Amino acid sequence: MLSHPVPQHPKVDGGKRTRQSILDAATAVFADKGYSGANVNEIVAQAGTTKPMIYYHFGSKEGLFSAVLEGVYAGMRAFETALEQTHLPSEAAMRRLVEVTFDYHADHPHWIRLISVANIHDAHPIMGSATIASKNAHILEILQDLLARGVREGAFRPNVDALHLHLMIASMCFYRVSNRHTWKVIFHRDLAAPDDALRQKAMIVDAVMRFLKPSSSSPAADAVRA
Amino acid sequence: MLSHPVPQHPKVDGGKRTRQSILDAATAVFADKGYSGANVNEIVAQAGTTKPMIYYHFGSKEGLFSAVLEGVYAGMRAFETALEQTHLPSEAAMRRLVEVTFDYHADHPHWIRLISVANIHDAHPIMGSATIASKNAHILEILQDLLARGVREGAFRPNVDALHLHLMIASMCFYRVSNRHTWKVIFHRDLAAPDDALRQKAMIVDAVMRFLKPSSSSPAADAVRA
Amino acid sequence: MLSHPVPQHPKVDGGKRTRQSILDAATAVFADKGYSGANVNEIVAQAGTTKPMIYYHFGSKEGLFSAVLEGVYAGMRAFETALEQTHLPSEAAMRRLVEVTFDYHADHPHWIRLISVANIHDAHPIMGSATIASKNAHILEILQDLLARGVREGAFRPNVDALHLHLMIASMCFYRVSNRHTWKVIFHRDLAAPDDALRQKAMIVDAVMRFLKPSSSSPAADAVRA
Amino acid sequence: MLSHPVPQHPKVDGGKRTRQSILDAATAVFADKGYSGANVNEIVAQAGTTKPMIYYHFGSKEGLFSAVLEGVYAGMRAFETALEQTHLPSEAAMRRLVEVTFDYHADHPHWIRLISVANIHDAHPIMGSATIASKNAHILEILQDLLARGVREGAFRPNVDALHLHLMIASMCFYRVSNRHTWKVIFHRDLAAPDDALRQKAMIVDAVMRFLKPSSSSPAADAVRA
DNA sequence: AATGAATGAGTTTTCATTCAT
DNA sequence: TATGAATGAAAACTCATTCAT
Repeated sequence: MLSHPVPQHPKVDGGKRTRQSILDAATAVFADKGYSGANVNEIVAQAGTTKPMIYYHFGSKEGLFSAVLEGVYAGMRAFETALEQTHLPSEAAMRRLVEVTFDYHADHPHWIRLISVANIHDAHPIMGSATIASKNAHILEILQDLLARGVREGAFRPNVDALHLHLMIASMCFYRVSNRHTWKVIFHRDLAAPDDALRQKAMIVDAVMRFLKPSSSSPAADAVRA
Repeated sequence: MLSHPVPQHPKVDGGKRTRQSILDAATAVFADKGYSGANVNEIVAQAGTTKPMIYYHFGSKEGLFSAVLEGVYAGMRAFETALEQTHLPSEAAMRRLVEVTFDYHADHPHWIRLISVANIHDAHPIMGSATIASKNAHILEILQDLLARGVREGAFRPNVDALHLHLMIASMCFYRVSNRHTWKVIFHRDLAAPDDALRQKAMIVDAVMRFLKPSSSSPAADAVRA
Repeated sequence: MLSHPVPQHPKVDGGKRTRQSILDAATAVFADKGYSGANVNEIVAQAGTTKPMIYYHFGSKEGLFSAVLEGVYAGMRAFETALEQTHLPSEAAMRRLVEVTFDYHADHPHWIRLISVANIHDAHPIMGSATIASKNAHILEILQDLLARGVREGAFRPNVDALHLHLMIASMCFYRVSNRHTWKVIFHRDLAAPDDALRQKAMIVDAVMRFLKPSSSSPAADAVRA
Repeated sequence: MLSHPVPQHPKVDGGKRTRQSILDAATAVFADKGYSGANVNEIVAQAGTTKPMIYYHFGSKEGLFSAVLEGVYAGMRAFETALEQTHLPSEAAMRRLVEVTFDYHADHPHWIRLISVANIHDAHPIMGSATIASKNAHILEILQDLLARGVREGAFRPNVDALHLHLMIASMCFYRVSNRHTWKVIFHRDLAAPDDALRQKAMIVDAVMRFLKPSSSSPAADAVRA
């Protein structure tokens, strides 16, 4: 299923290939079955190695899950860094930011499931990892800067909380992927269907832009802030 | 822990009390530990009964989970039915609908987790249940009616997809609860903190109202629909 | 599967219909799954009644199995009584006896399996039943009489042990049914195939008649007896 | 109870000792209690190992039973190979073959019970094993050769089906062991009693030899073949 | 004579983890 | 680094049996 190269010289890379193949397999299995549902045997089978390797490299099942999550958030960091688009006007930049965020979520259902799994377990297994907790709030700075620039350019209204804006964007991009299965059962409509997904993306961009647009008629939101 | 009356005459009610106590305990445990993480022993201990009763009443662990989810969705149906507020003007009615939806999600974290769990398992365990798949789309009719009325009253713009509107509302109300734990780790801010929650609610209502408001300057969304 | 009449007035026959339907179902299930493999639930489901009825009528699973076996041996007694054919010449009578025995076994695979089951469990469950142990050796008297008559008529040689003759006949009639499944796997030939079965029957009759025929050249068997 | 050497260096043989000890214990327990009646706990206790080892080495209880049966049939193959006695005249060779077959069955009641158990379960658990289904029909070739030789030597009549001859021999050798317990209950005579067993052996040899002897007066059997 | 619900002990099976090599 | 085999605890599930009605 996963396509990593067959280890021809297994002992020549200091075990890094083994480590990575475990990580890949674990990402797939944890995403598929949840934390408790994931089975160490299945992971090593898919990784083409043996159980003790997990304990050698990650200490425990929980350590492995933690490492998997770290990979997810490392990917997020990388992605978010690429969000900075200072060369575009603020409105276009924001539009672009939402679209890219949408695509990123749509393209990484595995990671979304892993984050859901972490939340179901109260995120306990990640807490151990200092790496994740640190510098992962970069997106907030980006939004703050972009909001400020937009206000200066007269494109956005002031007093919008960057965290709330992120919450709004992330909610809509995440939920449509994370809750896809129950929606299909209940509403008989697949949120991932390509044409509908396009319309959702437009809707989300539209909602965000309308939310940010300065308006004389609706100072309510500003009042909330104060 | 759970507060149902102590069964003084255990066999006098046709087994319904046992069944219900299992259901209550299972709701709590599945929400707390996920599907695989939930332990049948813990459930029966909490329910004050014995393991075979689970299999007698629900057939299997999966059957029990399915019954638990049915309870969740039955609660949702009940809640959504109460959303109809035809006596209010459409704008006030929508505002109220969003607020009530927000509160409902905030007040039922257990149910939100159960739905997350179902999604992690591809919603397979629910598919068996015809009860859930049917008549759970009532919210769409309500939104459709309200949207139509709003358009007639000149309060909303036309051509808004009820399903997309529901997606927008549900996303924001759900995500802030479902992903609360990872957010706390990453952003060091508790989305459930009462004062912040209030501001989120206002933000969400605001976002929805702005999204629906008719505007001559932004007919883009309508174009998407066509 | 079993076709007993639907009980229209369940409580009008002193429970005999229930008792019999349990017996029928148990015969089928014990034959199919063995003693331990048979499941009380399956039996009552097939019998269209409820578990306590087994305990009311038969005391225990073992008591039920014992009753089932009693039925088997009662059937055998009835069958063997019909074997007496004093009106035929001894040779024709013996030929007929073997043929009828063959057919009886071929037609009652259930009973053969039940007897196998009893043997696997060292026949313990039957021992309790005095009914079976008694008067079931009737076949030996019949064979003894027929052998004696044959010797008088010059058709059979003397000094043949009736029990050994019965062993010979029963072995061949029983084994081909009891071991049919392993034979099919090993020899790729179905002993129950109608045309082959006919040839087996002729072979068995032939073997028995040759065994009994007086012969000057082979007094070996007589010597063994002495 | 079982006598295999105490494992002094348990992990030094690649797990083969554990595997074999499980196999030995399982052979005994399955023979004693049947398939469903056999208890995995008892097997591992007798084998001096732990439950997971069964699943590690054999996959399941059924896989273990299948392996046990394979052992039985492997033993049979070995035994049957030793049946070829080309140095003896055909008559003496046949006599010897029957006697050895008789002794083999008498000496291995465990294996006979296991085969009975397999038949009660429709031989399903063996079907998976290609090993058993193949090359186990060696006995038929031996009988065919011996029959042909006997015909050439004028000792046997022609047109005897080797499979039917095997059926005859196997029936009598098997049944007296497999059905010993019910016979004891019904006829109050132990077929395994040494002196009676000797007389049974002579009887069976006699019956087979008489069945095979050429005879002008009884061409009936030949006709059946045609 | 019959039932639905309940029980307690036991069943097979699985799991994460570790040992010896 | 890597492996096959082993372990102990616990998992889900089953069973024959009985209670209250």
